[in-house]
Amino acid sequence: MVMKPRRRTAPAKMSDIARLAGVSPSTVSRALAGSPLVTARKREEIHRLARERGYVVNSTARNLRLQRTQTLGVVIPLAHETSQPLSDPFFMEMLGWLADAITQRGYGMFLLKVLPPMEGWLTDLIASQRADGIIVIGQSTEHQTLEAAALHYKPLVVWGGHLAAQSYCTVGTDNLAGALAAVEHLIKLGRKRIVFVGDPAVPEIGLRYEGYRLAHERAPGLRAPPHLVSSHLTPDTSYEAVRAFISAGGNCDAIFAATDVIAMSALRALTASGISVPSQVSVVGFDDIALAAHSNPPLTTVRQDIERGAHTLVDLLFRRMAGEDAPSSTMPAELVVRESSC
Amino acid sequence: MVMKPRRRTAPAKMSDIARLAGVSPSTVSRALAGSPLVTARKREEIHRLARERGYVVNSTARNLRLQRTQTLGVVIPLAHETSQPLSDPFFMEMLGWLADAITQRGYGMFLLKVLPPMEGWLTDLIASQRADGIIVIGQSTEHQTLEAAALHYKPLVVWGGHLAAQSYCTVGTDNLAGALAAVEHLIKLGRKRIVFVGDPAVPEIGLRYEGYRLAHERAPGLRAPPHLVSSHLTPDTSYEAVRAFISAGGNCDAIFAATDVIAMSALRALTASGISVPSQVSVVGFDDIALAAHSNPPLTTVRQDIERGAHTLVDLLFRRMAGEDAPSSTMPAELVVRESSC
DNA sequence: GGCCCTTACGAGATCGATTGCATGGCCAAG
DNA sequence: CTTGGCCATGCAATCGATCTCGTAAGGGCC
Repeated sequence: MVMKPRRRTAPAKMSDIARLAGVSPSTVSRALAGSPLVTARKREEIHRLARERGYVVNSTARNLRLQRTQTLGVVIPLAHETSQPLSDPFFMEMLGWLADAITQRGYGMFLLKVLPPMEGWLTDLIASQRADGIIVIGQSTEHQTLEAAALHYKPLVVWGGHLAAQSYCTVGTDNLAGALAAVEHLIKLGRKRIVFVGDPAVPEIGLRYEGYRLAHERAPGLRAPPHLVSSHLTPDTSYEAVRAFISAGGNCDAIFAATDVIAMSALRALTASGISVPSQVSVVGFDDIALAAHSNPPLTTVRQDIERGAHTLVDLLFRRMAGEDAPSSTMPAELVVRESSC
Repeated sequence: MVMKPRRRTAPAKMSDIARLAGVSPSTVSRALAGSPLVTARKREEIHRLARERGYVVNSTARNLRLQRTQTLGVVIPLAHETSQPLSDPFFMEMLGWLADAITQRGYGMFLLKVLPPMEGWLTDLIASQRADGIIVIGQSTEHQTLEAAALHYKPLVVWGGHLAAQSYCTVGTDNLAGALAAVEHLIKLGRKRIVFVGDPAVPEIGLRYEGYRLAHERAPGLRAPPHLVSSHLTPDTSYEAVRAFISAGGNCDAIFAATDVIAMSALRALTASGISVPSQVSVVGFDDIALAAHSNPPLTTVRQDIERGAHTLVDLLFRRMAGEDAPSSTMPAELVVRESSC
């Protein structure tokens, strides 16, 4: 599409301010940068003029000259997701905290949501030099892509599960330990048939499933029922999966859901089937999104410290941008017991 | 902070590709742009080389030359919000749809979250020419700022309530009609004491409160109880407000909440106080966020078509960027009756 | 008064792409 | 064989800032 090349009133440029101040653009540049090379008197005069005229440095030109963008790329890959809206509040809360952390550092945030078909999304973003560093929220099923990119491109950090042999830098919760604690909590309550709901193909979820399996292995005489696969981003698929399970006569006394969104859908599916929570079936989620405390009944879940996670992501990324080879970081998970499991 | 000026392996530039292909940068530029001025044979050869070397045009340089950024600014002002996380799923779902709509047009998305102290956030963004157009999600309490900016800057659209005399372009739901329908629904159910929970200082919420008041005026013999003021972004303040209301002996048979987040907190507060929904108290929300259908009981609410809203915002913005003086747009609201009001 | 050193400032190159204009080669018509 | 026209291509200016380097002015000292 063709755009008009110019706005009605072209914004002032540095040379305009220079002319007004009776100096050269060099001096204006230095004055605005607070350089001591320019006399205090002139510096203040230039600042005053700039403020009056509403002059702000053109960031495109500055970035070209300085060979940096003062911007971080934040990518949300949704390969495993067929439906459009990215609605998992966990990602969204993460985005909010990232926005804070990035802004605090004086950087901007270039947001990219990637949907299938996903080809070259990462290499192209890197090559376009639109960002000084990249944060990928969630591995989705793009482990290979990340692996390949990390070989050549250092300022890259990923929120997600830490897999055995991986060369890219991740920040994430100890999914296995968290899941283990959650399921052991259910076992301690005397629950015998605990169903897992989630899609283990996504690395993070896979690790949670491992924790679930491990808890069963450690409990004598307990066997894990077949788990229900369900994409973790839409409430609907999870709801249907649980309802189908129940109406097919599947019986269980607890549900361990891979995310809080799934857990809340499970809660509703159980209620709709006339099953009461927690007296008949206990439900435990994962994430501790803001709404988890406000579901009905409030949800027992494994808390991930999103705020800390966001700050760690940004911190590691800055260290990598500075050339350091900052390593992955795993944060502890914390079981939060509420009324959906008693 | 000082950054290393260069990455370990400097990315290829256009002149590199030109040298490899044995042509001038001009020809490479034209070839990559698909210009018919360059022979098909050469064009393909250049494309092949670029692909092999992973060359992608440096967007900063291109943008400087073309005097545009191929990027839209998306701003979330949170003046009225003291706590940090931006957690209202409504805004987040909007962000997701905006990301889609903007990506579809081949544009990027520069995300900015603005917290107090909010000074010059809009004028600076405009002057920096970082974006070709700006979308502001929610007026917050920044009506004056928007009004002032719109005088000089045309490619600006705002999600929010349409106020009487306003010169900036808004897209929003018919808040008044939606609220009217919701409250009339409650009245038809025989509810007599309907409490409003929300903060009318935010324009959108103010209009919803107007609808609430209007429904009471039209119903003979009905008087609105005092409303509960509560910021609409945190679940906690709303929860506390409702609990305090009840334990202070306030009695009501229905709650009309300004947003779904508030409504879900109210649901939980009622349950915690031993009041059953909907048999004793009906609850109606506003927004129809994804989780509204999955609360317990599922929430009756006023649906805003977020997807359409996002597309309208982007559509109007592009028309404004093209120089057209596109007008505000108000979309119909739709009452969705679920089990929280029967 | 002359010399040197410091200091404030400007001229001009530079970042990497796009594009108007000039040019050289080739083909066809005369 | 010449000449005119067209087409593909390259040269160089341009976008708006930053920063190196050179220089003029000013001040101190002998």
